Amino acid sequence: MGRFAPGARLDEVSLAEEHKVSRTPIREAFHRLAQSGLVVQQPRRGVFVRTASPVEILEMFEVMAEVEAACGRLAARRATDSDIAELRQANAECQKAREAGDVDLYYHKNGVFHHLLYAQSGNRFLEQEASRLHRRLKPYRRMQLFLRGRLQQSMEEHTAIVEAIAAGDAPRAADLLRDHVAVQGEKFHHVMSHLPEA
Amino acid sequence: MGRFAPGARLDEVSLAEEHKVSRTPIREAFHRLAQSGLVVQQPRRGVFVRTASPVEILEMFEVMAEVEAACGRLAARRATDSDIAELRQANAECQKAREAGDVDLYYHKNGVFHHLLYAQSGNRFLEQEASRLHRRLKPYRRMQLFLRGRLQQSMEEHTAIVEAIAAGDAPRAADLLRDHVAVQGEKFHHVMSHLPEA
DNA sequence: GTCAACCTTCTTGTATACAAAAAGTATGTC
DNA sequence: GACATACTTTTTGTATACAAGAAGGTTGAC
Repeated sequence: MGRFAPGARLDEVSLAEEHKVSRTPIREAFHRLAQSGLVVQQPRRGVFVRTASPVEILEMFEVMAEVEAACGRLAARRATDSDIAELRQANAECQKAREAGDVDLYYHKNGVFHHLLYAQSGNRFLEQEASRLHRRLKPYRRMQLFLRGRLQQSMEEHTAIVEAIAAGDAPRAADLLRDHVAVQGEKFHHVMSHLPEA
Repeated sequence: MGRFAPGARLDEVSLAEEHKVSRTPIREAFHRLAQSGLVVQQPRRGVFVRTASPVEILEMFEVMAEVEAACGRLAARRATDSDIAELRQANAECQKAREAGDVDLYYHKNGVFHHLLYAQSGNRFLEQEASRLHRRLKPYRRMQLFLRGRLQQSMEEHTAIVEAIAAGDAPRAADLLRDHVAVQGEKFHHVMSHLPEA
């Protein structure tokens, strides 16, 4: 994980030797990686670890915002009382992590909260797609948590989202979630633009 | 296309012989098919053409509705005058196909219209995801076109969508598109429930 | 007669060998 | 000296051979 620099070419034979297997399983693994978008395959050129440009990442955040909004919209209509209790519980755990100042724990509990939401959409397919996107954006979601005040802000957004779902207010849940994720994209943009040139 | 019944097992060797190639390219093709969701791979068992249950298909329609709504929302904010002209043109072609009573042509022109919309979201990633979903739902979108009055209704929905985008009314474009696709899911459900048991 | 265990066969997963294509290098010509 | 062309090398794509696992059938015991 993170062993290879973005844009680096992955050599089939050396990886095969290193893992003591033939090229075949390596190639199959490459296909799976290409599928999940971590690498790109160029015909007759080889596979390269994806250099997700900032534009692409922002686009992905934009889509994630809409997907999570969809989850919220459906969850607001379908969540049972025990679902909402679970959501409140997950949010409380986020709060505890924030109070402890533990960014790593918050990051983890935040993931739990969001996945719970995906599941509560009551749509398995949507849940899968949302999880897939979430995983791809994971590293970028993390970096913006270190911005001053972001944890507190994120928490407040969560709380408002839970209440909208509890109230069965589908459009509001959708709007809040869209904004919640869109903000993450903006924060990412902010972090990127203040980084030294690569 | 449609050569194999849902749930049928695809044999590597016979397909390899038939296409005069070795098993390797067949296996790679299977991976791609599994990726796009047309087949499922069971370890040591083989690949089976996906028997998408009605529930799964309805879930996919629900997601498609949200994804297209997202495209519409963004397109309403980003479409240029020439984009809108293109959209009107594509819609006019649908109208012509409908007037000619050519369901196949309508089906095709309808696809063009929707793909145009995906592109006009101005988000390449969203465009790809929407296209991917569109392809998976293709066969199911088609069958509901044969319902009486559906072509006319679909056309009217298209026209309203174009006007909302032209007016830059993002929420309205999103809502109209969500409904437009959701109706397709409902129609599919309708067709399914009136089919003899398999 | 039925159930269980073993064996055979069929099929996928992996390894390796070979072919084809692309990139880099060297040589020859202008 | 520079550019183009041909050759070499490197790397992917494909074929085939082999191994391992799963399914089904057969045989034996209770």
